Amino acid sequence: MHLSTVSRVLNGDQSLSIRPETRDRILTAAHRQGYRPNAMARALKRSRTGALAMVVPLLRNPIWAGIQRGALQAAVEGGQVVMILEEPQDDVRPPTDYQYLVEESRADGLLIATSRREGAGRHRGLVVPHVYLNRRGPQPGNNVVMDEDMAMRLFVDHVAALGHRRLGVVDGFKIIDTVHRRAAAVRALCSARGMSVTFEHAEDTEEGGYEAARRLLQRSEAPTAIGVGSLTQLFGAMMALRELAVSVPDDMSLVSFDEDACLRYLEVSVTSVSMPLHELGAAAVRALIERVNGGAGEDLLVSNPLTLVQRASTAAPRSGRRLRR
Amino acid sequence: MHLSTVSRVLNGDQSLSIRPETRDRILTAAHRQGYRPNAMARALKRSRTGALAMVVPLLRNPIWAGIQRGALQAAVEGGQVVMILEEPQDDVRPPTDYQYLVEESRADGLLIATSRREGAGRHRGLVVPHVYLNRRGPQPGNNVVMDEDMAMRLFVDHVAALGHRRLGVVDGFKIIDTVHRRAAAVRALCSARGMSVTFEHAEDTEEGGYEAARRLLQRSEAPTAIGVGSLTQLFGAMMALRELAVSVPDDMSLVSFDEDACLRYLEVSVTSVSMPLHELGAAAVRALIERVNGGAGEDLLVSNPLTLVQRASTAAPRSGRRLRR
DNA sequence: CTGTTAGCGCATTCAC
DNA sequence: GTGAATGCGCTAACAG
Repeated sequence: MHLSTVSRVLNGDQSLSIRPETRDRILTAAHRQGYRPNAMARALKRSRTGALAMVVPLLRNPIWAGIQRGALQAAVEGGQVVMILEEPQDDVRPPTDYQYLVEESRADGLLIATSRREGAGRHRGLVVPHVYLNRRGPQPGNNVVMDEDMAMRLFVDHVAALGHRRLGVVDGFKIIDTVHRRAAAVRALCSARGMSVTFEHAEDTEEGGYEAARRLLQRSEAPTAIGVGSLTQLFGAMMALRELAVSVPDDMSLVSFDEDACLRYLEVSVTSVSMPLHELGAAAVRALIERVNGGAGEDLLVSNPLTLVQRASTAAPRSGRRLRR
Repeated sequence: MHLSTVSRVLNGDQSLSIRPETRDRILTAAHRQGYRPNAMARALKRSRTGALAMVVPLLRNPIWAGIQRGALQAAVEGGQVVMILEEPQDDVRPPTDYQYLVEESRADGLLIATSRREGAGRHRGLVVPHVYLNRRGPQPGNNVVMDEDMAMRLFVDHVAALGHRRLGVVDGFKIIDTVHRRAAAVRALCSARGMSVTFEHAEDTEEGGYEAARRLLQRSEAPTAIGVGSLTQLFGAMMALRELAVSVPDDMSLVSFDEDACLRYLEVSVTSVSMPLHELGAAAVRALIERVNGGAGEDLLVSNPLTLVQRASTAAPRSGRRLRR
């Protein structure tokens, strides 16, 4: 009984008929000695590393926790290790800059979760197995995104049902793919319902949210309900409302497009749209594994579970003049 | 001119005297063909992967952004790749559960940033190169932590200078190493200054912060200044203050032990202690690289830059009865 | 100073 | 059904 037999047993080779006792002897011996197959050597032989690389923007945005967690879980189920690379926001690089990970065979495929849309023309496109996560890449076929359309529908329908007709949206710049899709969706929804909508795009920081909300509030025809693209911007927006003495929800309804536990604890607990972050991460990893295995690709739209978390920041628009305080 | 020569040129072998033109020819050819050394094969030969694994708790706490960023930068400078593994809070595992990464040679060493202190006795200790980051491991020699003592000194001195004598602290459970060290530091500082201090330990969630703050406020001799261990707990604590109509800073001074941009934008902008997160991450990676190279180890205390960010949530304790609102 | 060669640890093809 | 042999891509120790 020798080397190769051991290898086969350890890899669970089906076409191997071995005496169960021998099999057991091998397994227990391996376990007892704490045998670990060398991933490098195995990778070299199989030309598969068993690792996936995920590139995410280095953000404080809590959505990444949910996404990463889903991805991690799916990876474990698929027998893969995930390495996460965080890209500083002040040093944004094209996705091709991460191909080296596959080319050097440190990973089998790439999960690209950087948020910026590339100019579809100039971009050469990745030549290694990959999936764009929460954004679309230059070509169709490798994109796994959430149903921002549905999310915006929840937002618009909620405030419309309360009686609002003039909406405002504070969000990041349109170069961010999710922002782009959300804006298009809101525009279409409002137009279909005969509602008006005003967008203010700004940096995804507290300061950006603050400035954008101020601009929105100082318009001649200010909206009566505002959606805010991220938790970060929300903090800024709430300060703007406070400064201008606009009370929520009496003078203004407020909805966050990021769900987070802290929303319940703010000065006014904030209604939000909760996205399927966990499912997004998991779906992307599964899609990538499929591509690494040579499977073809289809774009994926993750829609479940997508819900509105109703809290205290939304109400009917003020009709009379009941000034609180 | 053959294979090994190429290898040597590409690895920048000094002891190689070659005609510059040949050298150039090799380099340009390699570049033109997009040659990438196969990291697996190289690792196999050198028995060094060039990768470090960092295990962090899957928290929304923004401190990890700073730490990871510092670590990443130091890693790039050291020619290493960092793979980040996130450990779900609901599935806490001992550090030894991650040794397989080194044993399978997926990584050369481990950065352990999970927060829980192990029972020093039972724990076998890691047998692979490693560094504990922002916490202490079972033995001295491999720990890189921040100067929580100094941080607490900034907090206590700040409120003491404002005239506070009764302090409160809302923090996580003492099984978290940083919490343990902070508590010890505050106790010593207060005792030395003849001040009293009350601790409330709770889950590191908004809910936990809320409950702990309530308990603190309902004591017969409530403190006049409170320090809060994390941003998450801070949200809860602020809700408790709001509900009990305790105004900040008039009735209560408030300090966060996490610094974050959003603090400036809260209903009352919150004073905080800013920790050297970036430096911590970088120092830990450098320390780990040293250990991977066989170097001995010393515990490291990262103290710079450590500052108090003064905002509007701290003031002298109320003496008279000036009730604002 | 440069070319040849041996193996890093494993999976797998082939004879047996 | 099982053992021996080959090579994944690279580096380093050798000999030339």
